Amino acid sequence: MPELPEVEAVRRSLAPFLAGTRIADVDVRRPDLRAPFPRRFRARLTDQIVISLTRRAKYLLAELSSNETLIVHLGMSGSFRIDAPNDAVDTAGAVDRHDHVVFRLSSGALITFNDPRRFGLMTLLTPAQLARHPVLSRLGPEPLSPEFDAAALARACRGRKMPLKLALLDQRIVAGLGNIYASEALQVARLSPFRRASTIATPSGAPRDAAHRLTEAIKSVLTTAIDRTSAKYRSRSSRFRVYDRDGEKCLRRNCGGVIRRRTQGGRSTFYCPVCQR
DNA sequence: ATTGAGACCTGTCGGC
DNA sequence: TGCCGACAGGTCTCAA
Repeated sequence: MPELPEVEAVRRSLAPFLAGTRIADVDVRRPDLRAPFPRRFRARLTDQIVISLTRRAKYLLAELSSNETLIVHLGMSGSFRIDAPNDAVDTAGAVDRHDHVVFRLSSGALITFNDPRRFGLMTLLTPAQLARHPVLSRLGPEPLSPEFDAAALARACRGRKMPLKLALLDQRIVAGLGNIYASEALQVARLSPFRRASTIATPSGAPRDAAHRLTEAIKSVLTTAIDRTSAKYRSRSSRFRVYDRDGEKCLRRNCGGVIRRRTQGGRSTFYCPVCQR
């Protein structure tokens, strides 16, 4: 499920339990998620100290004392559950059908990875593998970093014929947006999801006004979502301006449009046909 | 090189 | 109640 804000919320909830803590043991309850676990997965994790837990795009990165990095992607349905050391013994570590990996920490805490759809990913990379990783090394800028600005976005969209919304979902252009916040950012920026990505840049790749609006919209939508998102990112209720609001009135003042839903790249796009051009 | 379609896997929801 | 199709917040691969 998670996009950048939800992954960031997961990171913040896990970091206090993981940072500086030793992994006493790992229970790997199946051979794979989206991809097989790496060889000697359990052995390479056991007795490692977690130096830090960071996030890049929608990936969590746990730096280990061995110098390897544990990479975790939550896919569509991945989540972590924390059983603190003082939790009741009879509930701590209770196993659900979709509990795939259980980390037992030296503190006594249990961190359980649950993922019904198994689109998630867990792997271990050496520093060299991390630097040359075909996906991670090609990720676009973090949308909340200073490097992500209108110039960078326009440059990345220059000459792109794909619809703007699909460009926002391309993690090489900007890293961490998913289907919800791509739609949301386009609404805030008053831009149509269907216009070609190239139209936010001049032919030479300089930012047009649309690129400025879109960059600011992406930053504000994500920042707001992070502030609001807790470890439970389940509720899809009325926090959105267009997402899942098919048929409802556009929230923009004096717009009067009705939110519509259309399929792009096999996924639902929500937008206001009146104010998004 | 870029773009779109289909695949991966399970759960849930609405309609009949 | 049961069955069936549509859909779900993400990537990856393949082929045009």
